[in-house]
Amino acid sequence: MAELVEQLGRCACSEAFSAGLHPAQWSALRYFERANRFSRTVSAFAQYHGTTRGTASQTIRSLVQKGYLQRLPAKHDQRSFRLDLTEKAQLVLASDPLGEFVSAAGALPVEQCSALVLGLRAMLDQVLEKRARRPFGVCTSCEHLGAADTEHQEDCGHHCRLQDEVLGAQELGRICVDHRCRQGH
Amino acid sequence: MAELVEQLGRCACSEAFSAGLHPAQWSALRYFERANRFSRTVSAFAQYHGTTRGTASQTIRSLVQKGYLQRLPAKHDQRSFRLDLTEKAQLVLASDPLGEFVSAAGALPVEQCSALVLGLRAMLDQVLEKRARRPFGVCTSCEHLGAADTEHQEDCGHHCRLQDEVLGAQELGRICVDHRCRQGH
DNA sequence: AACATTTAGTTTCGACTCGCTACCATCTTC
DNA sequence: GAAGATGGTAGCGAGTCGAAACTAAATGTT
Repeated sequence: MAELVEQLGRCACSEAFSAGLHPAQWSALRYFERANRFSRTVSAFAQYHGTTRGTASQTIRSLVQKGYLQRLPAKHDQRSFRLDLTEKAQLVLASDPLGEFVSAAGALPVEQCSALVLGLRAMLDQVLEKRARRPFGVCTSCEHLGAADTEHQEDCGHHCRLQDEVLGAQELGRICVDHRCRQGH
Repeated sequence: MAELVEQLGRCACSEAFSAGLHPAQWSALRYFERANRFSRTVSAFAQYHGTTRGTASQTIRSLVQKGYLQRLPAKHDQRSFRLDLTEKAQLVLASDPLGEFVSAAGALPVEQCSALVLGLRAMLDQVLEKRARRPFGVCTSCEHLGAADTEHQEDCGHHCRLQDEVLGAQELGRICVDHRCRQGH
């Protein structure tokens, strides 16, 4: 069991040296691909990645220098930046070496695959809890999500009470630092 | 799916900074704990770890300096060394942070746990194959393993035809660089 | 026996990661 | 408006990574 996780983890990391990118850099690109606009910051990534802001800052700096991330000043905070993927990053993510794992899992019988996903999820949750970290969730299951104010007649229909901003339909599936589980999961 | 492996892999690596040891160093200690005496060498570890002999050499050097590994001259090859764990290493391995994963998996329902192990194994095998690497197996399933020569009346009862040496009972479960799968798995 | 090739291991290089500490600048809170 | 929290950066030392160049010993070939 331990060896399996160890080996698998190492594999996931070692192939991550391809394309001139390092494991932490791949990890960051994947994060910024999946995070919503409120969570595409240095601090949020550091939290997700379980590292310090200092380390995260360096990782992101090199990605900006290489042209994979774009820094935009944040709306309401002069200290902060929002980091967006560039087209170059989208391209390189399309050939993510981690895809091998997905296709390997896909080759399994359907029921075995879903058992695998369940088991992984459960194991990850346990370990994260032990380290006082939580997995970032998506807006759909967040207690901050409310129906849009009907007076404004918003057609997209969703709204984050924490940020007090309207969310597009494609944003609901993105992960967020501020995610809080809604009652009843 | 991809996120799960990614997160899990990162967790396994990041906690590996405890006890003043780095991820690659933990990885090495775990390897030398599980490898048989023919496989406790720099080259074998490099192969297992999927890295170069140069890198492996550095990792091992620092472990020797810190007193976790012991260098013994190899029997039949003047170029080679055998690396054995010291007591200090045994102690630190007893509190391996990867144990968290094992206990997390143990907390799952039995059938879900075995499904997880099967799934992981299958996924790992697929990925290793894609990278032209193979998982090291143990003597029990190796085609080099033969019953001991009855003329010598060996009581331990097992013998490696490749090394032409007798194996103790506790050695049969150790992993080996030279492992070759016997027919019929 | 002499030469060539392979193998085991080391060293050095440059780019990078990691956690850490110290450090600004800019919000919040009182 | 002062005190504290928060977002981000800079520098340090140890370590990893692959790659390349190198020694020395073992093995193969003529």
